[in-house]
Amino acid sequence: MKQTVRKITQAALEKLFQADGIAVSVDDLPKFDISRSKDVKFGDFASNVALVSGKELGIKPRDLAVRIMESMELKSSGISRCEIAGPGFINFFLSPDVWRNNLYLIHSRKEQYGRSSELSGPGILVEFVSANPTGPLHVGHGRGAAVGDSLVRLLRATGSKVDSEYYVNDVGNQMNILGRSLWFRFRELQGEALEFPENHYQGEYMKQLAAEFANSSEAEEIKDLDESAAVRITSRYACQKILEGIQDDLSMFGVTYDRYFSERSLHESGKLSECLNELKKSGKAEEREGALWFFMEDSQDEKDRVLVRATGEPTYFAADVAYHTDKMRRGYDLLVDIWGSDHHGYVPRVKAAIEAFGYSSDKLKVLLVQFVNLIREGQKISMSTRSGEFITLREVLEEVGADAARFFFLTKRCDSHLDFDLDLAKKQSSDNPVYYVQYAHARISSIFRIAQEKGIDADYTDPDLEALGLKEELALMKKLADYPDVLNEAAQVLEPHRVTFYLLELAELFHSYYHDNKVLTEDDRIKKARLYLVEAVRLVIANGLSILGVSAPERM
RNA sequence: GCGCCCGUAGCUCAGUUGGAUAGAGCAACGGACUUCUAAUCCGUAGGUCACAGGUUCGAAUCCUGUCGGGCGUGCCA
Repeated sequence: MKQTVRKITQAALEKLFQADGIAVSVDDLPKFDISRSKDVKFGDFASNVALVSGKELGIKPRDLAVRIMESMELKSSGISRCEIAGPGFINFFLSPDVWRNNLYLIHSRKEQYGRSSELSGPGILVEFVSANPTGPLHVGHGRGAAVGDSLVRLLRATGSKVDSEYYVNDVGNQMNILGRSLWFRFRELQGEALEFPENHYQGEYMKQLAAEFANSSEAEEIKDLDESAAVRITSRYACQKILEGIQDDLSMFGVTYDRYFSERSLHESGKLSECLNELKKSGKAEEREGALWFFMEDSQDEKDRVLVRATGEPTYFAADVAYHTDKMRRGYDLLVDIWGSDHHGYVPRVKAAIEAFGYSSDKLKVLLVQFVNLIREGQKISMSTRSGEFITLREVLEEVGADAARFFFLTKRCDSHLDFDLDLAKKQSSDNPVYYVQYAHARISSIFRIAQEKGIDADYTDPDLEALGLKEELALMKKLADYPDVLNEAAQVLEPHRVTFYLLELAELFHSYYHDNKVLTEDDRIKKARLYLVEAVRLVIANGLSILGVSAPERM
């Protein structure tokens, strides 16, 4: 709908310029905005076009607004009238037919309403979580998972072709430490008295893994091996098992990936050394004091970075250069990475890397997800990964459920710190926003169920929408009409939380309406129209929840 | 020290590519269930948008500085 208003405004501006012989191209003017009016007295939509253009053209905003309004072609546009208000806003009042017609659209498109069915957009790769396979996922990863997965759903819904990927750091020193940790725990089980190294993975899960390992065929194999050979085996074993555990946790959370991308494969395929050679050849990297350095001279990063250590081992950064280059070379138009905010210092480095390979750094968008504080009984729960004292994602899911957790993570912008209150997420009351939205869906479902049980005719085909004359009904219809714009704008700025807030607002309008107005009334005409309306609400709620990855229960 | 993010009602947070009178939930207070689910609704109260300047028709939003919190600043990942 917003697009329609924009087109009409744009056309009016062009027509006006032509009539006046103004030699300014509309494209050269500052971008104007079409926004949803906050207050009904300002109409349905408002434009600041006269305000932003007036200065450029040397015309008083209000005068310009009048001229624009006069050249608008409103016939069959759905706009019933316009007004000029304040310093020069143009307010658009839409005919009620627009909202009613939109209701028909919702019913004809059903779960496709608001979505773009043709995947015409650019190819996007969203990489998220990518936690090291050295231990179970914790709550912070859960936030990244919720944001990433919902973003993928959102981008797909709005017509982009999207792949999702998890980058697995399955080589390097930490894999060695992981393998050693298992090796130590395993030998402890065999009765050896050992001092467990402090900087190794101390968590309880390593002991369980060791017990599992003891029953495996690999356990026999390593008995006669020296440490480095044994650790190679325990390392691979631990990595694989832990990764499987992570996948289980994610699937419990409703998160799946198109691909798990192994860092090891970059080493083994030779892609990593290829990249380094290219950098050397192009003069972007050079050996110095035995190490290979990446030059950051033209980039935002503050100093040069090591790619290959003096020991000959490539750094994590080298692998990431190769990984991001590989992603670009696979032909994606946009890479979205979702990282914990503690990695923010890394952004300029990776952007510099893709630029070194000839891609614009705009092709990489990094969303930084802030930390999560877990709160129980009003107290912050402290966590530390190394010591193994942390609450896992799985524990949270078992305690509060995937729906509540996902919804909660998506009620905040990702760059703000988040307090996750376990007691609140568990509460089955209005305190807990997820139920508020789900309950609206359940209530509507229940109307149809009750009708069937009581033998009430709930057929809503060919309704007379003139029967929807209440202002609450109009408000609901307008809200439903906003949905496609909400999806598109959220997708454009990569902010799935906007969908959450939209759903809360829609649910609020519905609950209030439901409370005051009976749907299954005696009056057949009204009943039919209201059934038609609430079914549209139900469709949009189910639709929006599916983008958040939250279920839409039919009864609660 | 330098860099990035954040600071909005008692609490948790929206609103930030400049727009009209800064919003919601919770908590507080007062009301509504013989009704399609009260996991709901209605009302009251609550603000120096951290602070100080600047930019302009207009600033929570942009710029500069200050204060406070988080994170980063490795030949760690």
